[in-house]
Amino acid sequence: MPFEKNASMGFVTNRLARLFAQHLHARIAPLGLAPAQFMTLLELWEGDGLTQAELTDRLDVEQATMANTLARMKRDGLIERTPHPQDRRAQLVWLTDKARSLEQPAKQAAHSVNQMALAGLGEADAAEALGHMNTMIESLREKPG
Amino acid sequence: MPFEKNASMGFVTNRLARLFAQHLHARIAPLGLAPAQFMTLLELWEGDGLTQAELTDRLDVEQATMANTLARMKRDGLIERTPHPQDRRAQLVWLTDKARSLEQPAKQAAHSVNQMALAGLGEADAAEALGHMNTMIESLREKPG
DNA sequence: TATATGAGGATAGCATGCTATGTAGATGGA
DNA sequence: TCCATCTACATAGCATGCTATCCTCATATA
Repeated sequence: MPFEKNASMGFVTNRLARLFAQHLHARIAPLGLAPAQFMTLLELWEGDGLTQAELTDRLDVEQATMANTLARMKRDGLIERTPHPQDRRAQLVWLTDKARSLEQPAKQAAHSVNQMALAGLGEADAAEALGHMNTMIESLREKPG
Repeated sequence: MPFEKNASMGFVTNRLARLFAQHLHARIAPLGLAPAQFMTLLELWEGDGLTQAELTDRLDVEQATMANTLARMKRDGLIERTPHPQDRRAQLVWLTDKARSLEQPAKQAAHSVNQMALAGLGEADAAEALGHMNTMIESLREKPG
């Protein structure tokens, strides 16, 4: 067969993603954060008052996934939601003080995981890898499903 | 802040892994397979009669994850389990004819997803990306947790 | 041999993600 | 104005993964 799992980009990507998630989880769990919550906060720290739909677009997850993540974040006191002033279907998502206070430590945690992963690569290698991965993302985004 | 999510290796890896999983899922679902089942079959097609512990080692997932995946595979008629002849705690995992018949079409599906992802890269680029990703995997494996 | 420790598995509980649906409000015509 | 269609969210159901426990059997050691 022409299929060698250790040379399969999909297989290797899955393994690497799980390792990243495990390390990130270990470092932000003490802050009371989970990985998807952190990812969502990255967007909100840039500016809150967004709708669920806007967050869904920017983070490239499905609407249902974001709905559940936001529900857990509200439960955990990281966000509040207010009615949208022009659209009664929508709500705006706002950061709590607690969530604001976590920006620096959480970003530091994520940064250190990235540094750990990149320890064996030079800066040029890292940029190269990132570039290739973004190329693959573009290729796979073209024809969804 | 020193953190730009679009330049974060962890962020990009997560996005790429989800895209791979979505495409693979779409292509093997018609065969009655899910991604983790396919990954497990890749090992078993090389030779069955393995214990859960051996599969856990080779695929780098946690024991509980493999236990659940094997339970679903048995439910779906992909594997059978027999008592280990020397160790009453363990069981051996065997492929069913159904699972054997899926080897070629499933590998072809996975291969085509990889090809699609690599469409924008030359062979040298792909090898380079794979190499860098394996380097990162090694770095993250060193200090678990 | 008796006991402590280890190894193989199963199960519970939870977070992420996805697809598929359902509901209510918004909107653009006929 | 009325209706078809769209859009914003919520919910259900399921697969993966992980950590934490628990049980049983295997093994090494006192």
